[in-house]
Amino acid sequence: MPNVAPATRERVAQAAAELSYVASPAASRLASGRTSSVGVVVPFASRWFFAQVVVGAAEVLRSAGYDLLLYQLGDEDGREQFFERLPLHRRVDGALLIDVALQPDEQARLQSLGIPIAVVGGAATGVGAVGTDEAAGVELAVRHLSDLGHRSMGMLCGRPADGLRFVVPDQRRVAFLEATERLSVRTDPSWVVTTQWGIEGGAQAMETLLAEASRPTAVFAESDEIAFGALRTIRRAGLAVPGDISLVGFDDHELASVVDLTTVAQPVTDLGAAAASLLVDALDGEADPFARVVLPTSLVVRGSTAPPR
Amino acid sequence: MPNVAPATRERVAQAAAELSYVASPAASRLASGRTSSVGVVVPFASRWFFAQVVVGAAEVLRSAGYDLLLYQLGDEDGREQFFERLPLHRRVDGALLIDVALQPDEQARLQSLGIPIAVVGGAATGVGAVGTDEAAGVELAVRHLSDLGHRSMGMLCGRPADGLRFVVPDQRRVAFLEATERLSVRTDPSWVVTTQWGIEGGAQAMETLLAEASRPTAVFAESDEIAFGALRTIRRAGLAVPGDISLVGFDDHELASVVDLTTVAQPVTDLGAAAASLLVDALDGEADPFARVVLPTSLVVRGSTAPPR
DNA sequence: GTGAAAGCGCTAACAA
DNA sequence: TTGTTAGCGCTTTCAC
Repeated sequence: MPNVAPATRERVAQAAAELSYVASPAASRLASGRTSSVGVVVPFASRWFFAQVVVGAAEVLRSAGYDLLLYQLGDEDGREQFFERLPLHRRVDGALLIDVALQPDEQARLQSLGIPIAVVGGAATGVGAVGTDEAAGVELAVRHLSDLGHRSMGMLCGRPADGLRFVVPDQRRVAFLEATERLSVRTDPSWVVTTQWGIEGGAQAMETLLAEASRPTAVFAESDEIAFGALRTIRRAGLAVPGDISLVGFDDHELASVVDLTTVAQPVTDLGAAAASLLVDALDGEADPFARVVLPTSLVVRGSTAPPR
Repeated sequence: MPNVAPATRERVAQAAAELSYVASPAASRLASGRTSSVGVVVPFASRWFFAQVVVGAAEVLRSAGYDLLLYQLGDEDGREQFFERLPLHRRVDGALLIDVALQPDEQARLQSLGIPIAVVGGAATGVGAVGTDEAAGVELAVRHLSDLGHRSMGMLCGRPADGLRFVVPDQRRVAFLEATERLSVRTDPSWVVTTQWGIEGGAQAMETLLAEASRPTAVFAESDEIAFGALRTIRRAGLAVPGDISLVGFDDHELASVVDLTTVAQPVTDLGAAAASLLVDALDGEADPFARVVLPTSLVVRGSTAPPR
C-alpha cells in the first residue's frame, strides 16, 4: 500500500499492534512456501560447546526473523532416525548442523531437502561451513609446551559414545601429530589415548596414560572437558599439575579459570553466529551459499603448564 | 480408512515412506489449527541448568511428535520484547518456561495466547509447574554442615544481570534463613551476600564475604556455578577448602566432581522431561493442565566440607 | 461408513 | 499502480 498517508499508515499499524494482530504463520507458510524458520541440529544440546554455538545462532536468527527449531540427534539410533525421516522436511527454510560429520549418504539425504545448509565444524562440500583453525590452535598448544621445555607429549582424544561421528577430534589428533613432528617433540602411539568424550572419558584416558611404563611430561587434551577429567585423575593419583605433568586443554570453557587450566580459546558463540549469518544470507539469496569461514584461536596461559622438572 | 486389508495398508505406508511423502505441515496447521510444536523459553540457552532442562524436554517432545521452538530471552530488553510481541502467538500449541519469574502483567500476556503453559521453577497459578523441593534441598545442605559441627554459616546468592528476574534464588535464600534458625546456626545479614549470577558473581561474592571483619566457618552457595567462583576466590586468597572454609553448592553440576564440591543434587533433566510431559498431557486434554510436580533433591558429599578447625 | 466439497488465512499472479 | 481472485494442501463437515 504505497499511496497511503503516513498518518493513516501509522494508525493502522497501531491498531494492528493494539489488537495484537499478526499474520497467521500457518497460512503464510502454505501460501508462500516459506516457513521463516531454520532447523538447528546438535548431537547433544546440553554439552557446553553446542549450547554456546546455539546461543550465537539463536541471536542472529531471531533478529533476522527466523524461528529456531532445535533438533537433538542423541544416540546413534536418533541419528539414523533423523536422516531417515528427515523431520526438517518442509518445516524449515534452512538447516544448521553443529559438528555432525556427514557421511556421504547422510549428506545426500540432507541435500534432498533442497534447502541451504550451513555447518559448524567439518567441511562438507555444497554447504556453507564455519569452523576454527584447528591446526593452528593445536600448534599453539604444542608450541607453548615446547617453549616451556617439554620434549615429550601425550594427547587425550575423545570419541563420542554410541558411535556418533564427529569430525573435529580427528583434525586435532592429526594436527597434534604434525605439530609434534615439526617441533621435534617426542610422542608415542601409546601416549595418544582415545576414549569416550567428556569428563569421565578424560578421567579414564588419563588413567590409561598413567598406567604406561613411561609417560610424557606434558599432555594436550582435545577439549577442556576432557582436560577436566584428566585433572581429576592426576590429582587423585597424588600427582601435581603442573609439577609432575603439564596439561593444556582446548575451548576455554567457562570453568577453565576455576581449575586454572591453560587452554586454547576458540570463539564458540561467534561460530554459531557466523554460521547463522551464512545461512540467513543464503536464504536471502545474497551470498555464496557455499562460503567457508575460519575463525582464529588464541592461547590462554594459566597455571596448569610449567617447565618440566 | 478402517476397512483396508492390513497388507494393503502396509504397502501404502511403504510406498509413502519410499517417496518420503509427508503431509505438508503448513497445510495441516492451517486446516487444523494445530501446530504440533511447542515453544521452550529460557533466559539463557547456554547456562548449564537451562541446557539440561531443555534436553529433558526435547526428548519428551520429540517422541510425542512436537517440534521444539527455542526462544532465548537474553537481557531485559529481550524479555520485554518477548512479552510485548509474543512471538509464540499462533506458532505453538503450548509453551514451556524455564525459571522465568512471571510478573502479573507478563503472565496475563502469556495467558492471552490461550494455550497450555508449563513452567519449571516458580509457581505461577493457572499453569502446570514442576520444580525441586528447594526448601528440603537447602535444609540438606545446612544440616550437613551443622552435623559437621559448623555453628556459623554464610550464603552466596545470585542475582541475574540486567535485572532479569528469577524465582528460585529467593526461595533458596529464604529457606537458608529458616534452616539456620531452625538448627540454631548463627548467620548474619553481612554473611548473606548477593551478587551477579554465575562464576564471576560467585567469585565477587566470596571476596565480599572474605572482606568482612568476622566470617562464618561454612558457606552455602545457591548454585554450583556460584560455588565454583567462590572456590577460585578462596584459593587465590590463600585459604583452603575445607580447611579454612567448608563450601556446599546446589545442582550437582557435571564439573562438581572435578573440583570435589559437596553439593545438593537435583534431577535437572527430569525437571524438563516432567514439565514437557505435563504440557503434552495438557495438549492431549488428558490431564490437569495446572498440575504441580515436585522432585526431590539429595546430598552428594565430596571433599569441600569438613568439621571446622 | 464413505466420498465430495467447503473452507483455513494467507500470497502471488492477474486483470482492470 | 490497485483491487480481485485463484490457489497453497490439508482437515472437517456434510451429504450420500
